Amino acid sequence: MPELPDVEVFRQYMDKKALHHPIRGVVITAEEILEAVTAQELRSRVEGQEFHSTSRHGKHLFVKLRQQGCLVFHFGMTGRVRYFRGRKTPQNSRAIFHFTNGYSLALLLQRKLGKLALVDDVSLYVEEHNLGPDALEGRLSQSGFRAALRSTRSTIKSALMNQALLAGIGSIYSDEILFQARLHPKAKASEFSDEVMDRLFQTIKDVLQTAIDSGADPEKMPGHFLIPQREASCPFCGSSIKKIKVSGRSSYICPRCQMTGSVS
DNA sequence: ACATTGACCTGAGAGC
DNA sequence: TGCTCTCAGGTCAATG
Repeated sequence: MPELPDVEVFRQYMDKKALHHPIRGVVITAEEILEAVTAQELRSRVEGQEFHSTSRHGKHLFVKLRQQGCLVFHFGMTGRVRYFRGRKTPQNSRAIFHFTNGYSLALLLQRKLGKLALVDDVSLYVEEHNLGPDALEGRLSQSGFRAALRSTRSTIKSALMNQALLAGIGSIYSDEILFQARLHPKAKASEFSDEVMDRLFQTIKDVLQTAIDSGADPEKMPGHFLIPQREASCPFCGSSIKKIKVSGRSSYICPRCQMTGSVS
C-alpha cells in the first residue's frame, strides 16, 4: 500500500482528523521502529504538544508539532494510520498518540518495517536519507527527469523505484506507470529517446494524481488502470497479464502492449 | 562506483 | 486440520 499516493491519502486523513488536538500521552509498543530517538525522549518532547501541520516527501509523511519538532512517519510495506475513539487500540498498533478529546491516532505496522522519527529539520532529514525530488511535486523538472534516467544503467523499473533519483514510487505504481506508458519494465532507462522520457514524465504525474484522486483505492481507480486487475486481463487488448521478475521484484505486465524496450 | 541480491519482520494463502 | 513453504506494496547492508 504505502507508496506516494497512499501516503498522500494518509496525509490528507491526518489533516482532516488529527490536527490541533492536545496530546495527553504517547505509547510506543515496538521500540525497534524508532529511528534515532528513544521512547522516553519522544514522549517527553511530544506530550503536551499538538499536531500542527503535515507535509509529504515521497513515501515519508511529516507531522509538524505546534511548538517544536516534527514527527516522521514511514510505513514500510504494510503501514497505515488510524484515528479512533476509545481505549481499545487497533491490532498492530506500534505507536499511539492519545489526544485529550478521547480520540487517538495509531501507527499500524503489521510487519515492523516502518519507522517513526522525531526531527527538527525536515530538509536535513530528506538530505540525510538521500531522497531525490518528490515524484509528484514541482521540484522535479522534465529535464531533471531525463538527466536522472540517463545517469543510471539500471532497468526503467529499478530507476523509477530508486528513491535517490525520484522519491515516492514503489513496485506497484512503477508497474502501473510503465503499463500506461506502454514500456517494458526491463528496458534500459538511459536508452529512451527524449520524447519517450518526456511522455513517461507526464505519465508519472498522471498516474500518481489519478491514484490520489481515487483515494489510492483500487476499487475507485479508472477502468484502464492495471492495479485493480493485475491477476486478470489487459484493459486495452484483453491479453492475460503476465507476472515476471525484474531485479528481484514481481512485476505485472501486458506482454502485448508493453513491447517497447523488451529484451527478447 | 554502481547495480543487484538477500535479510529483515510478520501474516496470509497455497499446497500437501 | 495442521504443517510447511512462498510471497508481499520497502529499505539497507552485503555482494558481485
